[in-house]
Amino acid sequence: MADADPPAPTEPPTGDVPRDFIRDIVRADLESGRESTVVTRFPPEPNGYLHIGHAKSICLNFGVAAEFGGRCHLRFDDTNPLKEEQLYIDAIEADVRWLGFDWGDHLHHASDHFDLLYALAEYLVVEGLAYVDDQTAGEVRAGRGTLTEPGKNSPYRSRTPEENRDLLRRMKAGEFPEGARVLRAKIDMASGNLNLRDPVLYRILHAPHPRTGDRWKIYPTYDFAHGQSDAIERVTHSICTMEFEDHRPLYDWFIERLPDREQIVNKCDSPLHREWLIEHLPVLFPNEQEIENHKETIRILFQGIHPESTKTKLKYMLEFLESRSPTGRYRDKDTSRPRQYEFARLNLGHTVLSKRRLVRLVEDGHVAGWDDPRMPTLAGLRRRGVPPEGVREFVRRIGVAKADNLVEAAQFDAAVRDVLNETAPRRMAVLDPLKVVIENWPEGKVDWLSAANHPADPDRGARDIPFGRELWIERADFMEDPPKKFFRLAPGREVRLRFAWLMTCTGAVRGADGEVSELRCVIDPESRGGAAPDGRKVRGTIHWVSAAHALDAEVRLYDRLFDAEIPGGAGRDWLDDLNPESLTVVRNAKLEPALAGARPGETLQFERTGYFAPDPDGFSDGAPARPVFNRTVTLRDSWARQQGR
RNA sequence: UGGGGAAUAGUUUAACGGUAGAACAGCGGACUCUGACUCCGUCGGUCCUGGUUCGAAUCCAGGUUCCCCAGCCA
Repeated sequence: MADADPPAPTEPPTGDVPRDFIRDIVRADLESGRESTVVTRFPPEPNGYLHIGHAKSICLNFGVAAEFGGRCHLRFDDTNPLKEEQLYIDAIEADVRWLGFDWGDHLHHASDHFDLLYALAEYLVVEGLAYVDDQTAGEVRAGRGTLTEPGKNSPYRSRTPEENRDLLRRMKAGEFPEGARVLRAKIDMASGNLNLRDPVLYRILHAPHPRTGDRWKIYPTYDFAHGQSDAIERVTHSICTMEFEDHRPLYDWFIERLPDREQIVNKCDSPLHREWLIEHLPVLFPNEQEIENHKETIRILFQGIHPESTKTKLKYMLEFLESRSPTGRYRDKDTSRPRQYEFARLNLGHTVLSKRRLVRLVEDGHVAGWDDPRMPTLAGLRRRGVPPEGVREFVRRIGVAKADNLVEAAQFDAAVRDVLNETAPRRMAVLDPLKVVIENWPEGKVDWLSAANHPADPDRGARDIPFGRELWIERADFMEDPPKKFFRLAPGREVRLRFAWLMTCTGAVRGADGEVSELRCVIDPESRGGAAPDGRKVRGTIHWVSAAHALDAEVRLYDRLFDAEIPGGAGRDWLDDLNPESLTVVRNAKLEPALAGARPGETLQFERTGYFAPDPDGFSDGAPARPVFNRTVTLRDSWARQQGR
């Protein structure tokens, strides 16, 4: 992947604060006092690259936190080592930063909580709320029933807490092969909600984890880890997409069973609970140095204590631990608990956003990689020249709701254009060059003209551009036999050369192939700068590049990746909807000299053509080679639209 | 035939019992040293049927359509 280092983070979102049902909920919670602060999290699984759909979630989670003075965590949901890689962790962090968000000290991983998660799993076992199931995956599936028929209880469902604890510990120790056993929550095999039919909490996976290595032989599932991680991190509003809506009862089920301090103290007369607590002290007390320092205290507290004094001592111990272990402490009954809210994920026209399909595009070589500028990945958009502000603006415009949606690609283009129109410096470049010879301009004479970098903002300065006898203009800006309303160049017609002179075409020279190969023109010497000396109106203004000074460049013109708004719609194969013309490479574009200084990370406007960004391919080891530019998005073109009708 | 969710202009959304509004797209025009930008105008909407109410997109009842769920994925 030819990726340049992403540019520095940009400013956090500004402008109008959006209004939507999520923000309404947060506002109400803050106003009612149910929450004193808002804590959200963006929880990607590091098994792929972030795309525009994730951007919606990122902007929502970080945006809400920022708007209400709270914080947002970046948490990797790394509970499945079979799919996850460090490579993705790094890329995701870079992409979130690029988008303009900062998680501060709150970079978390579900795997950071593995010890506590396991302790909580044992707690559920001790409570008789979870059991080890010896059934095969197929038997579990068969026992779950169907959408319309209830499931059947597992034959292992009524094992004793002692037996379950023993088996769970042996699972953890790696005594059993993968798939031999799972830990399941004991809920309701007849529930209409399939997620409540004794969901799996832990499965055996003898796979190394990017962060915990080979320390674990069992890994928690999403359903168990996610809500618990939210609780451990003190998340208040856990915002996710609609497909998790029927996981919410499960999310709540676990959280309601998280032991609080009072429950622990009240249960410590039970040998199993006391053992559980002692067993997991190191987890409650994660700093090993601290444990070492207080070894004697811990030993005395839990050695041969008289039953009557147990509660007092435990309470003391828990308070002590809590003061030292902000992430490992248990929830207090009266404090807030995380709640899950769901919004509709983004669907965008003329592209695909499913992980499965994006992988297919890359692996089958339909695109050049995850950062191919046609990809909807953040890496792809970045390489195409889309600024992070453009992505944020798009997300702001589409809003947040619960109804299924399909956003038109034009909506995205418009947001990007609006941002770039404000920010992009203007330059001139000719994509399809046609030679012009100015007959009344002396050979070898060069004049330098001042050209504003931004038409609406003089503060952004100007650069000088060279003018000579031979120029390149856009082939489409000349027609020998122009239609009505065509006010560009034609024999005998006058146009304005942007920032330069008024020029009249005196004739066209044909090449051997019969095509126009060169234009002969004259300029009005009194019109330097572009103003007509007699005030005559010249309707057409065209861009140009001095042939003697032009930089040769490759320009890659990108179009939508799929012809169909919904790839694979109406029963078609989605790959059949790929747009064969999604990339057009122009190899002989002519650039004005100032473009030699362009570097990846900035996006410029080629006047009258579109927005373009230097591609890393135009550089070798950071040094400019032959320039390569990617077209980010075209300018609106009402002339072309009119002609197309 | 189980459970959950959603229906407002072409698209995405707002309206929280009191004038259905915005953005994008479309169309027409003005302006213009980018046929860009900007500005002005314009087209166009509450899934259906009842009910409650002085008044319903909003509340109630019934219906219709679409989406999600049967991973030891997230």
